[in-house]
Amino acid sequence: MSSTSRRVRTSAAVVPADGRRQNLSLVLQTLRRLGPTSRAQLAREVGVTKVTMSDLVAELIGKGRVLDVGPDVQAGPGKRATLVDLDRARLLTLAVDLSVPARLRAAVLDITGEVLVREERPAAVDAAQGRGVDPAVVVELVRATIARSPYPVLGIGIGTPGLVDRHGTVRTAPNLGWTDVPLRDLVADATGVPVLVTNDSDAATQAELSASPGSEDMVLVHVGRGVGCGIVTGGHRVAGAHHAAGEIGHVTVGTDGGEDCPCGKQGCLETWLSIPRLRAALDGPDGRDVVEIGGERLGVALAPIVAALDLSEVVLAGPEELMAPVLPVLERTLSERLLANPDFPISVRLAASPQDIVLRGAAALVLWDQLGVV
Amino acid sequence: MSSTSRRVRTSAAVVPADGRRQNLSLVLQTLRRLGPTSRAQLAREVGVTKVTMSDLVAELIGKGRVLDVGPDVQAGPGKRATLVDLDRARLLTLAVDLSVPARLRAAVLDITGEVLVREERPAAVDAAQGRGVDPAVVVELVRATIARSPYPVLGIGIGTPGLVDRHGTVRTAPNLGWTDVPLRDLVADATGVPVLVTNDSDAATQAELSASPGSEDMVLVHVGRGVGCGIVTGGHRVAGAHHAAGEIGHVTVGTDGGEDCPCGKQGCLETWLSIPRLRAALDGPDGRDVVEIGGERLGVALAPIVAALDLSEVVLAGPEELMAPVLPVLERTLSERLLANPDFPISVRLAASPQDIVLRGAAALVLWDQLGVV
DNA sequence: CAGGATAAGTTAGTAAAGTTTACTAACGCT
DNA sequence: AGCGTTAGTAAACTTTACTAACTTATCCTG
Repeated sequence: MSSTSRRVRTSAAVVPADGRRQNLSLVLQTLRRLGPTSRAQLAREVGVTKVTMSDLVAELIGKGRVLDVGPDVQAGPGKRATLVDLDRARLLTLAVDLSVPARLRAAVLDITGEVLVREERPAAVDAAQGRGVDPAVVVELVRATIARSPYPVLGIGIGTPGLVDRHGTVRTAPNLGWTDVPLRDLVADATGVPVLVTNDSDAATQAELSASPGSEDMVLVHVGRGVGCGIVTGGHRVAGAHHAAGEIGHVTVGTDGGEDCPCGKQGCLETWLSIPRLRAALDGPDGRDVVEIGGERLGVALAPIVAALDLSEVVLAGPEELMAPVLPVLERTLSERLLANPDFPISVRLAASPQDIVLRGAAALVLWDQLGVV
Repeated sequence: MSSTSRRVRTSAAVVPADGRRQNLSLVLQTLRRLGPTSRAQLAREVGVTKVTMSDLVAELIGKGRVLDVGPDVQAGPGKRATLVDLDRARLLTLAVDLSVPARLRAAVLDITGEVLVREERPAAVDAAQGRGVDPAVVVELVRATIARSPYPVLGIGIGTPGLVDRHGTVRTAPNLGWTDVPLRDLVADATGVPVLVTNDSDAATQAELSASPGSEDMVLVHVGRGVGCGIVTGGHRVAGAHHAAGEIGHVTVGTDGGEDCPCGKQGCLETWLSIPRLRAALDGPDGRDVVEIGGERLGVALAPIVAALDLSEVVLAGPEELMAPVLPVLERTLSERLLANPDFPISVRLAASPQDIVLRGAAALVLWDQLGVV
């Protein structure tokens, strides 16, 4: 997972040090889940002895990841515990959200996902003139934000629309007017900090996964200018054969035609459902119909996915005032098209906190990469 | 994966012994891939030192998994290698295929998937009279097959239609007339050998995955009395939130109605495509139409799945004479409904060797469980 | 209020797993 | 015969986590 891992995944011998690294991550994860905790308690949670845990904690304190926060106030029989906790003030990440080109956003977040510093830059895209967003604007935005961070950041996470390969290069992002922009290297060279670039829907999915760790099998649909989704099975995000999982915007939906799509086909999901379409319609007289049809088509597209992957949750992310009316339609369509199992109802809901969802997801990805913290 | 793993996945400390176990598995996997190999070569492949590899191999020889097969015939500068290999004669598994109730089948397979011993039992299902297949028939079949095995088997793998929970209990299998049959325990108690029970589509998927390890992101559609599928992302089979992944037979396909389905809905995939339907039609005058429509609807259902998961392969498994005509229709439908990426064409093909696919998959699952060999 | 019970955390020593270093054995080529 | 090369083994060391035993600190009971 770490960008510094030595070997490929499929065929990798395991040395004791690899186990150690995982155990250190487990300590951090557990601290994140429990807050200030004693070494003895951590040992029980993680499943190692007190001795080993003392050693693990000592290493983490040495690395500046964990702090001794003094004796426990709680009393009981036995010696009072000395609590340790993540060094929350210093475990900062820089997250960038490029999903709205008109408002490129960056923020410094702490380990709980709270935003400490915000920056924004407007960027005009004029596709007609072939002018895309200047990547230099992103680099400047990152620089300005990092300068205002109270402490150095662990890493930089960037959520961008479009397709991103595993080297952090944005292969194609029509909304930004980008083709083969080596964003990771650009930002890493400018800052000297580890950089992670992902699709914005993927980042949003990670945000939801971090916020509700119970969602081990879900799909998050991210409605914006287009429609994308992120899929989690068994607690892991699906990447896809070409790092292009989640690109459902241009799948034909239904067997009864549909509008022409710029992609050249007919009846693509994006012709049925998108923010511009919803927003325009809600002002007009056909609002109800557009919402009805959009939600229904989304359900038609999602039903085979939910069934094939046996997902337990469907999450809608996007502007709340537009997504809320779509939700009941989606829910109804799914229940109509799927074999109902009364023991395992499918939860259909809005994203827990849609604002800053891409920022929080990008930050979570950095934490995962750098600390192994979910 | 292993039924004997001690801890849950999300929170498990790693001790050196866990690494050792993985490394032993890696040696077996590498031997399976390369055939007879020297210790030095194995060390390079796996990524440990020659010393460690000698130790690993010694342990595997001690356990009867690996054999010393004598000096290499190949010559070159330097000392001649002494090759070791899997003890292929003794690494046997027993596989059972219950997907065709009229022909319950069992076989003993070696590590290459070759069948050494076969047994069959007919079983009548009379749903109208509420009589299902007697599980005792399966137990007897297993006993008879095991008696003919030249060596003790490592384990027993069973592929069954219907839903299987993680305790190896068949929750519901209409085709067998089963509800909550604790198949794993029944067979394990009768034989004293480790037993693994999975859905037949899952087994078929594993067979395909083992046969072509490059297929890390694929869906295998298994057409039989009903339609099921198995999905692989990142080289791992998707299990689903309730171990029910792949159940796509009763998803409504299309937005233009369809036939009534026994499940109570309309236009389920199984009403468009199934073996009985295809077979009946091929004898009549409407053959072409039924194939056309069935393949098309399958493509309609699969398109969102392929797009959302960024799959690179779609595999059709089932009776070859029925699947072959469906294939081109499926391929065309998918290409019509998906955004084509010329760099990454989607491969649509028939299963590599459809005969015995469930048997081979069940055997592969046992190998994975017992040896960590894919 | 002394003494026991209980829990947290440390110290000392051990077992397991892998590495480095150095060696022997065996082979082809000149 | 000697040189370079490769396979495999032996011994010593490092890392990691474990067990056993101890100290310290606290609560509770008689």
